[in-house]
Amino acid sequence: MSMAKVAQVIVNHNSYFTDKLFDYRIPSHLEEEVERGIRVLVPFGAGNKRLEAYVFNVVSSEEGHEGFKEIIDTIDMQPLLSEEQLKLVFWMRQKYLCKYLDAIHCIIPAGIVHKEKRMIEIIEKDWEGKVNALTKKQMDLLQMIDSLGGRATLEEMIERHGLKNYKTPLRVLIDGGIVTLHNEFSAKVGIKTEEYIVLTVAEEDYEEMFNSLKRAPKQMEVMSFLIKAGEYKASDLVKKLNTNRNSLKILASKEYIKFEEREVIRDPFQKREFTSFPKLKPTPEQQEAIDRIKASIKVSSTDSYLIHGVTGSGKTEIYLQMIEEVLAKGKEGIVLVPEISLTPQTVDRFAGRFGDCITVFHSNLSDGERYDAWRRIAEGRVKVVIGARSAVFAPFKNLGIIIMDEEHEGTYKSEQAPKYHTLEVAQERCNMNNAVLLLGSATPSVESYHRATMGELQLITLKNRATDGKLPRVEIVDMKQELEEGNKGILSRSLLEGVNKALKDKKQSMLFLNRRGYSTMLSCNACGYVVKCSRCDISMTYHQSENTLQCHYCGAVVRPPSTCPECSSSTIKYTGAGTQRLEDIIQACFPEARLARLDLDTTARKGAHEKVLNQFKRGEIDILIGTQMISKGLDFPNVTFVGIISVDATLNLPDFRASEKTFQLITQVAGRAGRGSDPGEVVLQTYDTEHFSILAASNHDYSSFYNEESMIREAFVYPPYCNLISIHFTGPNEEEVKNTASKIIKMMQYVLNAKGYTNLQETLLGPNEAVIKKINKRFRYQILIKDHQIEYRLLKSIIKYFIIQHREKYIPKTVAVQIDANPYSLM
DNA sequence: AGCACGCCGACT
DNA sequence: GTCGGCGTGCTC
Repeated sequence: MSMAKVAQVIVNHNSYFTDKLFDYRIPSHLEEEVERGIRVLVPFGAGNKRLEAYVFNVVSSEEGHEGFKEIIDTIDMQPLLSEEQLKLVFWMRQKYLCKYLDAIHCIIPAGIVHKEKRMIEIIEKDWEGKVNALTKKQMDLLQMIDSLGGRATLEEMIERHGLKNYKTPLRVLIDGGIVTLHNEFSAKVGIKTEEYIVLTVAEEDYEEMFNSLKRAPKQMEVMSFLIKAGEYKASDLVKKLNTNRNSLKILASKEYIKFEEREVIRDPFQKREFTSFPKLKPTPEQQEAIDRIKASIKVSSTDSYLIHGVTGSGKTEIYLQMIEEVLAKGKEGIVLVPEISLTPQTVDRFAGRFGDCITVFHSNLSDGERYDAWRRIAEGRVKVVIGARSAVFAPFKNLGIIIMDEEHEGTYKSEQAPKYHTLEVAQERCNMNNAVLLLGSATPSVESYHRATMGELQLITLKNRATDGKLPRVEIVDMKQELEEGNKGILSRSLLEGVNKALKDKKQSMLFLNRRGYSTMLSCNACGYVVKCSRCDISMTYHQSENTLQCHYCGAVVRPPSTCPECSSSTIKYTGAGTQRLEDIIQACFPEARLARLDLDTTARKGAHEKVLNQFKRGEIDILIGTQMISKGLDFPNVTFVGIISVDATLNLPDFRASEKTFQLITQVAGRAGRGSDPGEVVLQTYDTEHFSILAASNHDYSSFYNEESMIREAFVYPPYCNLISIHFTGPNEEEVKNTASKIIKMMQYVLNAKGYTNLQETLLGPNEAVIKKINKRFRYQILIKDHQIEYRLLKSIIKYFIIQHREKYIPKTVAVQIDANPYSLM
């Protein structure tokens, strides 16, 4: 028996079968270097493929380590994952039933991860002399390698040169000593560096130096320049003084100067100019909020606040002053926004106030940009991060506050594994760091508001707009009645009148329609046939500009049929309007008006979105038509009229959040009106004039919405009155998908019965067809689990047992399973 | 997930 | 003997 140091690591090999800690012996020469949080290189599997691994523990082992393999080398000098981040990995894995690696990949940006390549090299130079002994397959293989310079990666040969069926011939060649196969490792994204020249000669030696350089005018020139400049970028210096690298090298050899590699920061902010955004004098309401939260920051207490402030109440100014307070304490802050590209104004304000010490972080950054931003944060070179949900993982070491703007937004829930909710991660990080959590919304989520009523969040209410403006008046137009009175169009008379009045007053209007494209669908009048996507179970949307039908789920594009494919009748018609058609209609009604449209189709190009918003801001556009995109965070004082074409589609979604989403949508869109000195006017068209969400939103009455909705959630057992877990099964074979889901639910039933739970009708629901039954040729079935009567942790551990730990026994390979703890939507 | 390994059948 | 297909089992 001998003592040994053993590292417990997570290997970078993304599968459920390898999702556990592996033990590796630490060779004695690495004992000093291997510590928690660094990455190491380990041999893995039968082929001892070299893999990157994350060290989660270092332990002393008395026995049992004889069979362990040894760590090959270390990758990092310092821990890449801090103690907090290691804890967060465990927490996420537990909370979201995901793999260690899923959590790690959230925390460490893509691009920092190394990738291994398999390199084949010809070592028998005289292979052509052995041709007779080789088969055709082996010859082909050798020729391919030879044509690539005698050295090539297997990956390249497979991908670019169509290599296949190579295993047996390759093995023969290796065994025969003609080629070798080994693994090479290369960093995907390195740090970009630039070469600098730094002065090293001491001041008292200047005279001596200049004497020695009397006969070297070029070098003399360099030195006198550097004495003034101190240091300079090598390539620029060569250009500027019209010299060459050689004279620099000579100077370096004389130790008058030295070369230094400096890291280049690729900052996407660098190219943009920000006008400074001065501190505003808070209103009494704002001041009270500021004082309350400041008190928590002062004593570093883990307090959580929910600011419920009407649209335009100046939440951003509160955020800004809180960040200022945190910075003054020497701490760091994270500002989360739902979608960075949709909230340019918020970003500008933070950048305008805090300038250099702020950086943006979101998933649209290139690998290089993200890597740089991440390092700058980790090294403490920036103090504030503003970004979309991934920014919640910003690797600050001294976190003082996390601010979440528009806390209710669905984009805060990740749609890929791990399906984390940014709010839950933020709360966890604040708890670990004694940091303040600050949520803000004009329409808090039912969950958050419920937590506030339970005292888990401290509620701050802002009732007034900061600029003295009043909330807009909302007129509900009954579209049933409009039809009865002979108006068959999609626009009511009130709405047209509103636009007209704004135009006459030289004011601006915004029209909201939650559907892009031209028509919502193409259907047959004779037989009722609706054109659906052949890959997805969803009707296709007509796009007039390209005369195509498009599937908004898989992106499929087809030509619209001229006759019905079912009954050959030619009575095919387009029903329902999208933003494209709305644009046409409005232009026809107001030929003089300047229009712009903002939706996924018009903003596909980079920068297009900002361009339209800037034009609108400058008053070059009278009427802005758009989807969701125009509902958030925009502040244009000249907008007096907002028209909401319809919210009925959202209201009628088969989802427990439909009412909540509708309330939020109306409030947010309506909130764009009347933000300046002139009062705002909103027209809301609907067929469901009596719905409580619509009534409450039109009266700007959050609490009556909340009371009603919360009662319904309690009665039907939905969050916040239970935890939900949804499990999605998808696969190309419908029967197989359905049967797998049934089998899993029966197994769960069996286990729960054995534990004494018999009444499971309210707990295990399904399997049901998903609301959209087929997407991209894959059928979708769903199981829903509520923890109403049964402990959440027990349910989770059962799910984990069947779907993760013993997956291969219960789930066929063609069926994919997705687990979502507390899903945002059930669709 | 990869990957090795082993077994089998087809072909030369 | 060589080649390719396919099922199985393992990863410290």
